[in-house]
Amino acid sequence: MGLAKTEIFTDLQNEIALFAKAFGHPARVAILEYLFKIDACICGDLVNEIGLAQPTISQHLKELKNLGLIKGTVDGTSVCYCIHKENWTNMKEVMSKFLNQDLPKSDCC
Amino acid sequence: MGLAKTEIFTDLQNEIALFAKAFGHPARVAILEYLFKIDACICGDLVNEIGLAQPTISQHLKELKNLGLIKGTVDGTSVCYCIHKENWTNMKEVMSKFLNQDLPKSDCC
DNA sequence: TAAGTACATTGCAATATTACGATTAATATT
DNA sequence: AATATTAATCGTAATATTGCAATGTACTTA
Repeated sequence: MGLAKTEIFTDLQNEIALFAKAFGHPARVAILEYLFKIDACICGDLVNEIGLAQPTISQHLKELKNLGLIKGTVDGTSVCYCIHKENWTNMKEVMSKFLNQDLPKSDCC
Repeated sequence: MGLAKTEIFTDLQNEIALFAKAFGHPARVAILEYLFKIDACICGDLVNEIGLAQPTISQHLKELKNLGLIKGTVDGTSVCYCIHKENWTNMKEVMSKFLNQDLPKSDCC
């Protein structure tokens, strides 16, 4: 059905899944890494940096923006993008808790 | 096209995306959380625990197993699943590096 | 050996995702 | 105003994902 039955999971489980999905495509990983590397706003550039067509990049940016992980401000004809620090920190908190759960001591399998 | 152009990204970017995709569905998040919570192997049970049909769970388990995040050993008619500790730790390393990149100091946007 | 149990696989329908050409919208420049 | 630039949106094709009924497989027990 291609449609996740979100209603049977907890809010936290759904939240983790949503964040993870944002990282579930290498283009979005690349975009985010570039924003980190540049250590500033990016106005334009991303289409040249990543090797995908402009509408494709725009779509990926939209997803990241909708999730709140980046923000974009208009600057003339171009748009400047950067990491949304506060939201990124919150996301990191959620994901880290999930990733850092205590491994079972027993070596059953 | 529904098909990521993996060839234009680095191995690491693709690896991050693959791991993230595994967590990109709440059912798989729930399965993993349960395996952590139980702190032991799970033989059966998962279909009752998560509210999805048996083939659906089986499919999600397969994906997690293919990625190496869990392992399953046959035990009579049932199969015992548990976290693959070593691989989980490796995955955590990769994901943590991505999540913990230094936030830009400048507040440009 | 027959029936039961537990899980995997197959096949399929519904929906989502990815990618991009074409177009549009908004601002800049001449 | 006319043109250029930049990025968003629309439309569409190709592929992927999710979910489950039906079926298959392997082991257990009566």
